[in-house]
Amino acid sequence: MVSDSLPRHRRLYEILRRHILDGVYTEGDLLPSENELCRIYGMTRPTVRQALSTMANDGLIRKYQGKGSIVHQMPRDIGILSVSGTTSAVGDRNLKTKIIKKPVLIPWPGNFMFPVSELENESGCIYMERLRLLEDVPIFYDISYIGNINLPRITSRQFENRSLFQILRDSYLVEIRGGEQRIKAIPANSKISRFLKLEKNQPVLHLERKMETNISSLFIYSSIFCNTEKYSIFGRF
Amino acid sequence: MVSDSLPRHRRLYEILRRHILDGVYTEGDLLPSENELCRIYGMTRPTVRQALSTMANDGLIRKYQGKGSIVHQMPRDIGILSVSGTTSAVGDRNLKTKIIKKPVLIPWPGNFMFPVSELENESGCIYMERLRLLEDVPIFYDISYIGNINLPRITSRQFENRSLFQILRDSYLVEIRGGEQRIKAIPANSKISRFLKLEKNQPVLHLERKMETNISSLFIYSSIFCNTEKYSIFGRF
DNA sequence: TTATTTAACTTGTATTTACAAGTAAATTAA
DNA sequence: TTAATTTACTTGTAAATACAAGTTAAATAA
Repeated sequence: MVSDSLPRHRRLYEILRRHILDGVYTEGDLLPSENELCRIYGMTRPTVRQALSTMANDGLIRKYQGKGSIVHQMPRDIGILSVSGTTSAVGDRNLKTKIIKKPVLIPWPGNFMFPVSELENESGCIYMERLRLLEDVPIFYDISYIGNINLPRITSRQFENRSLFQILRDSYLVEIRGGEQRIKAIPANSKISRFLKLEKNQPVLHLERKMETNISSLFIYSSIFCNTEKYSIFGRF
Repeated sequence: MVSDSLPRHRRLYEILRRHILDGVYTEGDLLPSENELCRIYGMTRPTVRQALSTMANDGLIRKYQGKGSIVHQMPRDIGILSVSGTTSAVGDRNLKTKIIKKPVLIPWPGNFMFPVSELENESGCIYMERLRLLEDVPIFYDISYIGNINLPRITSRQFENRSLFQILRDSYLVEIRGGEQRIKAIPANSKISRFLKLEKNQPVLHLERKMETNISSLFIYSSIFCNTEKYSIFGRF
């Protein structure tokens, strides 16, 4: 019997993640050893190891045999994209979301960037366009397509300054499990250049991503255009 | 006592990976169940599960509780970069590497893209430039910097049509453990446009990556310029 | 003092056992 | 025939245990 319904290794993961995000442990710090964590949180080593393994996978820590687990830097992320500034650290307050097109239910576009299933096709998709600004500079122009699977009233929700993923998680218990993406460098067309305040034909990063969720039939698709003049997309592998 | 020195879960991983690459299991196929794999390869379920967990992380399979592990698509990879063609599947034979500058030992460049440690700075770096072609079209222009840490005779090795990572693995037992990267879209300068056979100022994908290895002081840095007109960089997350 | 060895840590690998939870097909009851 | 239930799978979670292998610092010997 678990008190929380969440598995124990997952709960430890969330606790340690929170500690790192809150600065209890900062970059370079040695995490308590596996055996210590066992004692502190009252679980066995395999359980602790599973939590740490997930953390290492997410780039939160790095494990070293014989030494321990060391906290790794946590790049700031927008949605599930990370950006690293060429100037300095990016403050939370300087991060804004502007809705270009409010979410509406439309049929899937023809010749979509990813193949869509029968079920998805039948139920249409929720379409929206957003602009993400960092220090008032437009960085991402984000076009999202969400399968219309069991998401009541989503078109009337408030999306300003809240992460789409957070709303999906809080209101619909939807969690992103992973996904795939294609990355290209393309010249900005007139629409993109207008939104991202760039000259036409300036290089823009284009990401096409398909995200899988805990609901097996629900996928979230995004077409993202990034102005990478000042900031880079940051990733771990 | 292990016969091979490689851990059992790693060996199972390599076997299954090879099977998927060789087409024994293809996309959509159900892998043998964990218990079957236990029986077949004579190991216990945690060991098998560790192998499958790594495979799921690498995007080779996807696990479904109650169903099993399903083989996922295998994008072709160059080094540790994956490309997905907009046209068709990419054949093995159509993949070539051309050396632009043979590996030489030089001091680290000033104002390097990543901070370098004292030890790295003292021992200099091995510098090389390569061009990767897919179906005779130049796709990657790759500038590599390898810390000169315990890699005897590397400057005299044959790099044509062999992966740098494979040489490091086979000859020096160096394994890439992970890393970080920054991605940008930039206009091609005259040098890049010449190598990638593009017009000047055409958008090019620029990756700056730092790779960590099993040797704690050894890092491999790459500055990669990609022509993404025909192919995209493919990634999982 | 200095170099070597030892000991006490750390994570890595592996087995064994048990039950929970999700899926799908066979069985049963309507 | 059809719908509901059961059964037999699948993976997920979790504990207890043991030893291997790598790291670091303390103890020892030169």
